[in-house]
Amino acid sequence: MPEGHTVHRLARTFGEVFGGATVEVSSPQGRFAAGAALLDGLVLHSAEAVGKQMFLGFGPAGHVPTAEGLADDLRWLRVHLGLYGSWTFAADASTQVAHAIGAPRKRVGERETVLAAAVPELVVAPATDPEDHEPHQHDPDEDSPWDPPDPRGAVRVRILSEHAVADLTGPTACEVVSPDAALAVQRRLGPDPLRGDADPERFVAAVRRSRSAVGLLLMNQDVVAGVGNIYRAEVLFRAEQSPTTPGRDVPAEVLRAMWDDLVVLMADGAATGAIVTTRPEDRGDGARPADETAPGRRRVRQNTDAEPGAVPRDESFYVYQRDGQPCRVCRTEVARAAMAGRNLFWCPTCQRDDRR
DNA sequence: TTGGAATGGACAA
DNA sequence: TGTCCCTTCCAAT
Repeated sequence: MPEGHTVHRLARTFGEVFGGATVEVSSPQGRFAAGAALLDGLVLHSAEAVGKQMFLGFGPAGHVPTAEGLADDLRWLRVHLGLYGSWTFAADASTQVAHAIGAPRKRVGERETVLAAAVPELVVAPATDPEDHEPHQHDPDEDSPWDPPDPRGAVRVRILSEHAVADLTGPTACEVVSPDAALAVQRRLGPDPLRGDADPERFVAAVRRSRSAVGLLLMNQDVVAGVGNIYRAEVLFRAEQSPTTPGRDVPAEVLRAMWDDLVVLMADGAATGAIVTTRPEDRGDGARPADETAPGRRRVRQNTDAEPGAVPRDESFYVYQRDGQPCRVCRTEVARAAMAGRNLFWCPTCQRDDRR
């Protein structure tokens, strides 16, 4: 899934590519026809990410929103990608935009590729699926309007400007909401590590007053917004915390450190488009020497070259989907178990529950 | 061709 | 806790 970092990246992309532009909004699939009609012909004034939800603010041309954030004089499109939602972009030669952002697809390792119609050699991954990209031939000398590609699959919403198009498939939520409703959603959510206005103490307090397992609380969007199954597993490993420890038994200073870690990890994910939580010295096949396994390892920026795919996926995580493989730090087999219907991964040694 | 699984969540009991 | 929904992709038939 698109965890919070993906949604922030999307909001940024929408602001850059469609901000200030008059757009045609339609629903090729038909299920969102009524909502699309409410937005068609308006200007995209704002794109906000709150946890895993994205809000696109529309209004008339020339309008200046009264406030930062979810301004009360815009009409908002609320989108939650859920487990498989995805946005696919295409643009003319004047606009550079990531090809697709959203649910990961196994075979297409690099979902985010530059799709510039005038530079077809930049279009990546034809080897796996030549039908997937089909760049439109476009002669830069010719002054004809750009011709957007046909929608692929069940496209719930299409947003089309003069220079770019964005297609939404498979969202869990997609609706036009009032400013009040948008703000109500934001108020219900816990603090979002990727938002500058977030209050970490709300997170600490919410965990500390609960008897639920900390591994459950991290997935609860009312406790912390934007964390999903990967960040949950990885941040617990990096904090050397057992997922089953009741929230009230996790020391506040440990929770503050976990928050700070989430801020670093998720900002890195938002910048590069890929989740990488392994420290460079823990990558590769081998374990590192035993004397380096002490707690208190320094925190470093993860994706040092800031390039999506710079770290191969099989070296990106400590425990997520590594069950049965040796822990990168202590060589214990990584464990897996279902927790509230989702797979949980952890190292039984590094994340031992010391209370018993 | 079919059927799990996938980085999610709403709702019922 | 379980069930359902949204869509895509790939491994297993």
